Amino acid sequence: MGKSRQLVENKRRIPRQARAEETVSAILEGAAQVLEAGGLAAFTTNAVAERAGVSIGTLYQYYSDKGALLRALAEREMRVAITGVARALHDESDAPPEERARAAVRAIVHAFHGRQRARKAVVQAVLAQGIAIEMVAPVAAFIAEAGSTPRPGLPDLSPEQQFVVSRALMGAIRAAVLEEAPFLKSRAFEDELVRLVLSYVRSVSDPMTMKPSL
Amino acid sequence: MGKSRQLVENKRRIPRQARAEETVSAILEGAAQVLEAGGLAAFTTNAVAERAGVSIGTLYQYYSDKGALLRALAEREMRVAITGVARALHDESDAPPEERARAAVRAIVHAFHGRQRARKAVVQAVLAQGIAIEMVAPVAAFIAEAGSTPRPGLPDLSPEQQFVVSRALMGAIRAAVLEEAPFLKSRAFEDELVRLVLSYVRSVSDPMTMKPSL
Amino acid sequence: MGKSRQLVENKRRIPRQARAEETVSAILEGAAQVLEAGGLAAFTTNAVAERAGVSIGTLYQYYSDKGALLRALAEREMRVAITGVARALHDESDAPPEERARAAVRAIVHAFHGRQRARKAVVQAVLAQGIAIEMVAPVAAFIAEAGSTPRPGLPDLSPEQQFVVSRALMGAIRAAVLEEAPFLKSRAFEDELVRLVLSYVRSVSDPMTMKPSL
Amino acid sequence: MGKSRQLVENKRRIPRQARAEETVSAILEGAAQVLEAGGLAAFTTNAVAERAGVSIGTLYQYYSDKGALLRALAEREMRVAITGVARALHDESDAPPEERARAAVRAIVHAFHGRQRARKAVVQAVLAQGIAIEMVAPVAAFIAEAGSTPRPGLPDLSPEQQFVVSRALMGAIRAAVLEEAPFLKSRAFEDELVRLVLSYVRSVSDPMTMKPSL
DNA sequence: GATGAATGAGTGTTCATTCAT
DNA sequence: GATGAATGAACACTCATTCAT
Repeated sequence: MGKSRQLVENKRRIPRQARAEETVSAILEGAAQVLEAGGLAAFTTNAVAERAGVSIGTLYQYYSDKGALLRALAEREMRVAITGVARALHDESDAPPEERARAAVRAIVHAFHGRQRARKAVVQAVLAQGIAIEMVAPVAAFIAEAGSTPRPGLPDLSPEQQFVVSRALMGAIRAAVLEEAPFLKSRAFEDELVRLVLSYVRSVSDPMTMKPSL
Repeated sequence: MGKSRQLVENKRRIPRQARAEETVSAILEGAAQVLEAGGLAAFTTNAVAERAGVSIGTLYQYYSDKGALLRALAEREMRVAITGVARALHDESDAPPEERARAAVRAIVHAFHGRQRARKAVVQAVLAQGIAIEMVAPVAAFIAEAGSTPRPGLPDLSPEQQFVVSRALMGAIRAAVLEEAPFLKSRAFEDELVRLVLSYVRSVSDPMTMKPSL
Repeated sequence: MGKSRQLVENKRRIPRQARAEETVSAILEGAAQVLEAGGLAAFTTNAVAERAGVSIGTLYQYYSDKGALLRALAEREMRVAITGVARALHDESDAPPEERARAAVRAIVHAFHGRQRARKAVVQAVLAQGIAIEMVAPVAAFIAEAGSTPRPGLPDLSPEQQFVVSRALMGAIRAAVLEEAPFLKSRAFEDELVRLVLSYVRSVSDPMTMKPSL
Repeated sequence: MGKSRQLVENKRRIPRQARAEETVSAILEGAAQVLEAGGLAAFTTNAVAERAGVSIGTLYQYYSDKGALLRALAEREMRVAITGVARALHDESDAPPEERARAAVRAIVHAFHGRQRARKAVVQAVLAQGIAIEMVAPVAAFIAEAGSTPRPGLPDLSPEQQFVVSRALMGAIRAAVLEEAPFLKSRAFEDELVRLVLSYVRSVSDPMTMKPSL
């Protein structure tokens, strides 16, 4: 696997000197901080540059425009989230479905802790552009995987079914984050999310629970 | 109940004359058209005024600022959606749960047809501000109602549970709209949405399906 | 003839109120002054707005961009020049060729006095864009007319010939302006310009002066 | 005569090594290419450096600023043009005036072929600064020389007269280049240019053709 | 000598909002 | 009530130039 595969093209210059590497980090970190502090409205290229302790010119040496910077940030956040879920799933690879589902749910919810505003803004911003789909896809795919990998007791899901579970789960979490629900990290909420996924998946594998017409 | 109860304060002047009523309509319609045509980026107060065939001054006579206009538009869209769902639910008031769920799902999906861009923009814009919660709440409540109203065969849902079903359902639909999923209006998709809601609700009423630990 | 026929499209809004008329004048005058004072390098939209005593926003209400403003200015200058030449020619309509040529030459040279820098900058700027041709055309045509209108003792000129006289004459004057030649307004210079035009035109009508091979 | 006498000061460092010589060439060539490809608007020091395959730092090692680079380029182009005219004149040194005039005219027109955009841009740019005069002077002088060198059948020309012929000729050619006249390289156009010069010069030597008052 | 990362003043342009008519 | 001219803070982005390596 390549050193830093990019999901979407957004860099303008690939840093060759060590100094540049740090600069890029600083810019990204600055972007996250600005977003966290003031939301999307405060996210101006000048503000990011200042927060990053870099000149505005430097920022533009690495990101062709504001959108590219936002996309890069989104990518970074996504990668973190995906990695977290992947690890959780891997750690529970031998556990029963309930455990695995719970682990995944927990990882996702966890990924949306700290820096909520930045995360929120990134999500909004990313949706505001056309990138949503490509960006969200890998995460969604990952989430759906739990149900799609044919395993004992878990059925294959049709595209529509994968879409529905993954988006439903994400939608519930997303709403909890955006609406700043107090129970976001509660056990009760986690339970319900797990229930959502499991009851759905089981309903697919056990036709008895649904009327034929459905 | 007042004729036009407002969910959020956004009007500046309550129109008393017929002409004023038309003006407000024109502005709102202009706003929707601008949004539909050019997305959030094209949504400027000047553009809306022009599209509405009204002077910018007049627009500001009715809406204190851009946000108020957006909120008013969101409210209008919401009202339409809610009304549709209510009607559907009412028409099927004596039908079995499956039928009712399907009717509601269909009404919601239907509400997101036509003017997708405007709807998308409204959603984004509304989220971009702080209004999300108050605005989304009534719709969510309405949706959840199907499961919350104690009926034979359907249990009471806890706040977390109401939250999860309603947001999950909305999340799946929302994603289908935003990602422009081809199956948005397909029967298969509708089936899965119904399954999502019913399987969840049944799982709550039938503790057998879930492990005690969950 | 319309009230203010435009050679090139550059206005954004047609002023309806009296106030607006003045504003447009002020902007154009400000533009000329900035150009005169600091040349093309100083010609920034902000500088023009300030000099015109108008906000930058107002400037953009009338000119879609910097180029449009420059074009409008060029047009105004051109119109003045053309009018001057036309008047001169008209006043001498019954005079012999020498007199008419001299009158035209004098009018053109005169048109390039005062505000030389502004004029210089306008010329440069206009050439820097693609507009040169359409803009210069009417003036050139006008100049060439003296030689093209069949009159007793003056021949018809071919397109190439019209091009050559008009551009040669303009070229000499232009150079005198740009190089800030001290003799720009001298009688001697005027004499030579007249000689240039007349000797050329006569050479065309009197084949004897040129070898057949030429 | 020194190997590379400069018309205007623009170099920062005189290259002594072969490699440096190449570097300077590359930069100049890069500059011409950028100008040709994108006009003056694309002419940025960074673009030139990149096109030349040289780092921006290196460029600044040889040219103190953007203007110096432009001047150097203008100088190079001029030298080429002058050399061409000189050669043509030299080859026809024993020919009659008509032949010599034609040879010179042809050489000048020829010099403005290929790389028209670059040439155009150089002219504009050079004029945009103050350098016009010193730069144009040598060429103009050269052109005027044909008429100023006292020869049998050709008179001495006064400064004004030299100015007028040279600028008129250049003006016509310049206009043909800038306006992209289709007849630029036609025989007919060449004929008229020759006529322009000869008829003027003859008019000076033969007072009969002009009224005393002129 | 060469490199290229970094700089930051400066530019064009937008758009929410006001207020005199 | 309505109009639309005017405002100006704010922004995204460019590019000539420097200097540490």
